[in-house]
Amino acid sequence: MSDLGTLPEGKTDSVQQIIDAAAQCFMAKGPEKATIDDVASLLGSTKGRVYHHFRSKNAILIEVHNQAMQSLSNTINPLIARDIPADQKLLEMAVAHANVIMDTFPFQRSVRLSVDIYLLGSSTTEEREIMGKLIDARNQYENLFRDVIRTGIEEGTLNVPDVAMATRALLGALNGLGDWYRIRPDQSQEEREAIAQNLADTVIHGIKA
Amino acid sequence: MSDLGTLPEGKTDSVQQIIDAAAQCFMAKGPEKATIDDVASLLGSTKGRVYHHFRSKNAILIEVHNQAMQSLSNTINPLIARDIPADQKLLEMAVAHANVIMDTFPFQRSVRLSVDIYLLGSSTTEEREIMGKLIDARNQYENLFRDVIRTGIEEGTLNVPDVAMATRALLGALNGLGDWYRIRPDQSQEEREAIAQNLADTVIHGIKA
DNA sequence: AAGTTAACATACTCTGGAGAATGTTTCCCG
DNA sequence: CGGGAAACATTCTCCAGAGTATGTTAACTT
Repeated sequence: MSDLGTLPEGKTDSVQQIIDAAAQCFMAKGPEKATIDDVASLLGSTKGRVYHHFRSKNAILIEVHNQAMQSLSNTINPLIARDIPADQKLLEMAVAHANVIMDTFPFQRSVRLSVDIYLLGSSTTEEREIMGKLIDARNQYENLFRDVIRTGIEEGTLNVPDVAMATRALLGALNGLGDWYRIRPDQSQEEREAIAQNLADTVIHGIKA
Repeated sequence: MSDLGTLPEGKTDSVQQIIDAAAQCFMAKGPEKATIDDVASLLGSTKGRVYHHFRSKNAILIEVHNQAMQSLSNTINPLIARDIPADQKLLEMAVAHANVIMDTFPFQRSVRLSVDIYLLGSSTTEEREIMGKLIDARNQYENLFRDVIRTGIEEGTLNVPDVAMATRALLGALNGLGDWYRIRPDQSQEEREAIAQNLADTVIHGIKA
């Protein structure tokens, strides 16, 4: 995220730094064990800076969620519009999805480590509402895949016993990346591409000979 | 777990109650937000009872991990021995795996919510070692699937570009259950069976027509 | 029936970490 | 060049929640 020329949503440079650092910490320790001091000291500064820009720890986590979701949507949406066979489109979407997960790994993993739970407990009502929107967004996102699968079945290019289940299976396999993938700075873009391709291929073509 | 006639590992009834309750709480709030008092009050008792049987919160979480792992192994191991084609065996293993996840849901979800992270931070050295064994056990378990896939490729009944990736894809799709599945007490065994079957089928046969 | 111990409940301590209050510096704008 | 006001740093408060220390009860043993 930090290597983007343009900052999302008019966020100043310093704020985005905080968000990036937070994502790193959330990834490393999990959102609850990660401390605001952790985030600050990773930035070489102190709490003061963080709390000057965010009302609470949850507020940061929400922003991390938000940007994680944005990254996925921004990548997938352009692919949806294209007018190609559904099986081909689904494959491209799957590959793209996997690539985004690896590219924005700290964000995606932070989300994965906090899904639902973290924010339901404490957090203000407003935060709860925002969280609701994020969950909606995630569902919408999943629906993009679901719709393509449905289209593919109508076209005859795809075939599954249950559309909803197939969507879950596909995204489950891809999101599993968040569990076992580990960032290696030396890793080339080609290697990542290969991972994404293999993963997507396997789910779409199956394991059977 | 609690409906088993025989208790695992000679654990007394009261202790197993604590473990079950803890799994429930860990599932609901996540292992860090879940409080020992939560566990106790779910049991209608107090901290005293819990700390009489466990040295720490981590100790309980480890035990939950342990039993989650045991449930899976106990179910899969018998299937490994059978002398049938690998594609068929893999399907059965996948279905069984999915069923165990649903049957022991609080345990599996607790594990999923704490993988790696929770115990790396604090926890004593001894606990860290035990955790290491559990991670080994999980890897061993994954290897069971990997081996069957490899066998299937030799046999010619299975075919994937990358065995390791296929294993990840399969288990990722199945473990995704831990994210989206929700317990419904009224749900029949047949419904669960259908979910397990559909999920396993989709990954093994693929989405493509 | 007195002593011992397991199985808890009650009451306490103590610390990490969130968030607030307050100080300090830098920058910007008239 | 003076006077805000961001953008932080420093310092302080405060409490939830883990773990402990100490009662209390019941059951078991000899």
